[in-house]
Amino acid sequence: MVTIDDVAELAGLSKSTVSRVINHYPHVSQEKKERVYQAMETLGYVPNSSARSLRNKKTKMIAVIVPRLMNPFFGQLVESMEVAANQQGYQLLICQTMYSQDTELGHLNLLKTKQVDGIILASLENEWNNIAEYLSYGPLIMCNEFDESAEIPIIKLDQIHGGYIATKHLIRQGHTRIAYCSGGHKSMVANHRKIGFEKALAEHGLRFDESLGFFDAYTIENGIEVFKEIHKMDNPPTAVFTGSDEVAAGILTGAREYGVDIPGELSVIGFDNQVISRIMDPKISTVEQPIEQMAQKAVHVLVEQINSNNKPAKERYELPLELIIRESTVGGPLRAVE
Amino acid sequence: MVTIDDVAELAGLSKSTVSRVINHYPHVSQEKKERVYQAMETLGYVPNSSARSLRNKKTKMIAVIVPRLMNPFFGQLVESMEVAANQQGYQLLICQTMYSQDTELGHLNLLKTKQVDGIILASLENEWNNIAEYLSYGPLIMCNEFDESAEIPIIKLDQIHGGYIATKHLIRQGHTRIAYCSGGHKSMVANHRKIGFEKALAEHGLRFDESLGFFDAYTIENGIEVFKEIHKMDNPPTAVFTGSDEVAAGILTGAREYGVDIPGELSVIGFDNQVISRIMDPKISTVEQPIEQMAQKAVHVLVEQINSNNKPAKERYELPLELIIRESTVGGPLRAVE
DNA sequence: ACCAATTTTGAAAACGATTTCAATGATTCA
DNA sequence: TGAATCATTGAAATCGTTTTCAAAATTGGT
Repeated sequence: MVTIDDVAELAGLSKSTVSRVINHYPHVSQEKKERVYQAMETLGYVPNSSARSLRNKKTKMIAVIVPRLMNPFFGQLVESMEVAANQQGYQLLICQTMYSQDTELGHLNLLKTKQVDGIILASLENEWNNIAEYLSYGPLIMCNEFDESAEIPIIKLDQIHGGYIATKHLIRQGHTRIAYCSGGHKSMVANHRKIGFEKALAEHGLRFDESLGFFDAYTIENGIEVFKEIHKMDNPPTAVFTGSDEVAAGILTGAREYGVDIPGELSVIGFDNQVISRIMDPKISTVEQPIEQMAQKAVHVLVEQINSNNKPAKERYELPLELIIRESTVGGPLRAVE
Repeated sequence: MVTIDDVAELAGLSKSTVSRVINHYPHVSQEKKERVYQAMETLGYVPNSSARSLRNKKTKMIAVIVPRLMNPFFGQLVESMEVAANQQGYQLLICQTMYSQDTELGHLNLLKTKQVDGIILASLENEWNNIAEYLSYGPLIMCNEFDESAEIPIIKLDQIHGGYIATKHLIRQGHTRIAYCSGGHKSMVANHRKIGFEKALAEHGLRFDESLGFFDAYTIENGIEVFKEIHKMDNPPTAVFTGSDEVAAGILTGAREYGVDIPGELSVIGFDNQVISRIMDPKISTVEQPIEQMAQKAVHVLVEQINSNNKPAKERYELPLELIIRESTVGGPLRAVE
């Protein structure tokens, strides 16, 4: 392996000088600079990053913790983060919790062992007070998923508004009996959507029928299950609010199997504006989330935290959501209200 | 930051002994062992991994290079790789090329700078002879995408067979005029599928009509475009072979828009057995690829390479593909052959 | 031509671990 | 009991950088 000493020797200089050239220090004569570059070139020298990290106490790596990549929301989030991280000169390490608390804590150890300079939490399996202690080892920020009590930067979406506009739309179409699907009881994202959902109901003097709630729906398969449950109800809902386009797609798939027309007999709204929502038949109304923007902001904020020597910060960024009306919620049997 | 010296001091021992305890060396008395553990515990000591990497010349990190994560095939591949890597005590760094040659070369520099112990190439933007030189800095292996001339381990799928069985199935349904879609001219995966495709045709005395070839189809949008092209042909095909379920889904979407019945007027077969193939209407016939198995094997082989001190190896592993018949290719207007 | 200020350089000390080497202490065996 | 073996420990070197410190070389002003 060719080291800085080899370069120094070939160039006939000390390694201090070589190091200075590499790091673009001022006060190096043009002549020596060129001799160093020449030597590096002929030797094919590249600095060893472990040595650099050790000395600089910076690894130029960050990690992102997500539940799993197959979930297209997180796939997209991580894709955008990787690009943003590279642009800022960082490598992105990917950590999946697979919904396990222990795995999550295991990943947080990357901070302790100084394998990464900071971590983006896009998933939250453990209580915040079990995570907070890791803060003393390096910066943590939250992205998408969050816990208000955490005194760290949070980049999130306005989920309350998201739940609200989606529900409002259903109500405007004349629905009064609306089912609610979401993924995860402890997710604050899901909680906030529910708040928006109920806010919209309340504005129209409606109350949520608890028997229409489904709180463990993540996948297409779950969506199919949900449809089956709904289908056998005596007094079924006329619309269903879902927490993801996949679940919505599952409901459509279930409905097709049972010959139930959507939106004719049941309206369905998704969440995320994933490609799938555009190609299902009928096309799924949904709520668009600015994932790329959120990912970029998160990387940016984390890098800032890293460079500010982990100076405590607790900024909050909230990005807007947008309703996208397609076919799965319009032209149903109910007349539009207002 | 608490270092091994702090532990040594508190335990009243030398750091050599502490190191030996950490690394489970034999010949450390039970008593000192306990004193060390005690000290580590009270100080909350965790070894610094940059220091370790520097000394051991091993980072316990590997990288995987993919085009992009949004592509569900690669999303699934990376998901499985991350899990497998963790199980083997490695962290997975994700590198997207975004189809850029320069970006790919940039990622390969991770090996030069010793940021990773090895790299899995699941994407190949550059010619192999431009990549080969990196081999002197650490192990490289290919997974899925490949170049036969590369003298490194290759874990791939039997794409020739995949192309063959899919086409054979279409021919059995009575099709003789079959369009062919794939992503990427230089991809050997695509090439092999084409070979299988033509082999099946040849077996039935059919020849491929070059005007029915589409070679830049990756996404749903591309699929829609392909459908439009086909739709305005004077002598359109009665079936289309696609290189991915997304493209197949795009064709279905295009067909729906134009009121063309599938499989009634056009049969479509996908590739991958992604969820989307199960929920489109009609459900898409496809070829199942054992992605998880391939991912695990790849990680395994790479780790082996790393531990064998990069001893040259050029094993080839070929995993089988399986035809999955659903609705998009059966019950078409043509009578089944044989 | 001389002094002060400023560039430019190199030797040596970090960074935090692991490993070699040699020394000590304990044990075995005759 | 003495020699030989083996288990146990610590001092110091090492991995490949960056940075501090001080010395040497240059510049500028008079």
